Amino acid sequence: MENGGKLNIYNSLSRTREVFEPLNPPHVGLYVCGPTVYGEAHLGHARPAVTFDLLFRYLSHLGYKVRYVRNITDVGHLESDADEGEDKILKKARLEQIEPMEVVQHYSNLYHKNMEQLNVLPPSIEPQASGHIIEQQQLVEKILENGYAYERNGSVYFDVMKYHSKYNYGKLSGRVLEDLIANTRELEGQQEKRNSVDFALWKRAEPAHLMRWPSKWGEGFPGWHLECSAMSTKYLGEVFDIHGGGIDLLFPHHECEIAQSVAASGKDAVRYWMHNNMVTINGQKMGKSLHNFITLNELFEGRHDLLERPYHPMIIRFFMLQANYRSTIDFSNEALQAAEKGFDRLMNAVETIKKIEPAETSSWDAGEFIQNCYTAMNDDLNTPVVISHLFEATRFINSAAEGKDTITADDLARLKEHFRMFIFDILGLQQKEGRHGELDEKLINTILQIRQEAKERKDFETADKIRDELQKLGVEVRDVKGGFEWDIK
RNA sequence: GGUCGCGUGGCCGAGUGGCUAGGCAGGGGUCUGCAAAACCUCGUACGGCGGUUCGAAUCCGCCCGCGACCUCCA
Repeated sequence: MENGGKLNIYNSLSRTREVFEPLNPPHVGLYVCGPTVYGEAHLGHARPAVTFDLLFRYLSHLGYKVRYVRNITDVGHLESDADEGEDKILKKARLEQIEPMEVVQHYSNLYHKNMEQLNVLPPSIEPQASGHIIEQQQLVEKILENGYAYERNGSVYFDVMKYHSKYNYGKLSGRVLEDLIANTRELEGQQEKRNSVDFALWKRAEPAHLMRWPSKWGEGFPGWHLECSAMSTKYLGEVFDIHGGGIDLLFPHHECEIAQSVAASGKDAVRYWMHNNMVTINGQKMGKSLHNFITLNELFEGRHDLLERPYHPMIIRFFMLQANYRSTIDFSNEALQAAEKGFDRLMNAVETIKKIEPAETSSWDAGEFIQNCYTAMNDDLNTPVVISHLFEATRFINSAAEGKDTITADDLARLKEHFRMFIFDILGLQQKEGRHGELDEKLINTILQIRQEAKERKDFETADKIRDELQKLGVEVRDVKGGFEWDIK
């Protein structure tokens, strides 16, 4: 019972917290909507990546065998709901005069690099939409056979009204179909559809369109909701446990995925829907179309007008984990710098814990600490509360290291193990790697040794000068009993 | 306009009927040659107005403000 009961997760479908029970324990199928690789990854991409990395890590920690599928969208998303827009990838490729797949490769590589910097584990399978055209065509055929789609001029559309007559279109997003129809704007290219709410499963390619594949309906490309349905079915089965993604995908993307799956197999594919909330900047959603986004590279390097300085990827990860994944999180220099100090404090405690000498008795309850962390994690991944318990442990660790608190050898071993486990294995944090080499270290130690000797001569003028000069270079010196410690900030 | 959500101390951010998370910043103190770090300590907040209740930041109603989705979006 050390893990504090069962994992509860908030299911967007029921709008309540539910106990998580996998379909086929100990296996868990997890599918998350990945990036569209036609631009650099920005802060917004980091949120779902970190959120579901946390889930992946925690489920694995609990002993589940997780197959985590996160797709790469490299084809098929259209520019407008009129279905007349160019394929996004294609548009960018023309702009830069290179091959579409070259754009895909370039930004996929960048994405992977950023994810590694954030210590986001690679998924078990990372399928690309362009590699699953046949599966998507088969899905279209199945929906056609079942009578929930129709063909028009080489395109195939999903018949939402027909679907809704038997099932419930809108159950995930709470949309009312009649309202949707009444509120739909009149747009070009709607003539082919029976109804404005219908969406493309397969889209005819115009002559200039480069990304195209042959099909029984003519040359074209898959509709923009189809890949997730096709690929999740292929790798996780017709019914699987968890589907995650940004809350902005809830409608229409995930609503349409539900409709596609039900129309194809008669079954609801997803048992638990999970949605992370948005990242905002100055209170407004960060987005490509709003032109207010900060890319991860800009953030890590400090290259952006809104940034006072660079922020280490671990600060970004820690900052995100200080808010619940279902809340919006607002970025500011002040907030990031506060997170950085807190993060450093936590990391220092990881070192300090090694210095604690065991005692006969414990003045602190290590078991309660561990229990509290698990309870918070099980409460819909409540990482802010987990972190608050880690800080409480930090205070104890610092105090015990100074001999003001005591802990038995047994408790100390448990504390050490779990403190590190929650920080590194579950929250996925890691020490900021020192930006200094062996030579730097030796030089600094040599200089500080000289300072130490000056101090012993009571030559405080020299000692202070050395400390001030090192401070200017970013080396923080701390005097401890009979010696010194330092860190590069 | 429709649907959904939010408004917590200087800032960030948990909590969701009684037991006043946590971090950052700030005040005071201990330690220190002085600092830094660490530790101790202080600050009693929940948009407004009503209502339910013995008791509400937490439930209900209305109002105000903000945001998301309804169009590509993480």
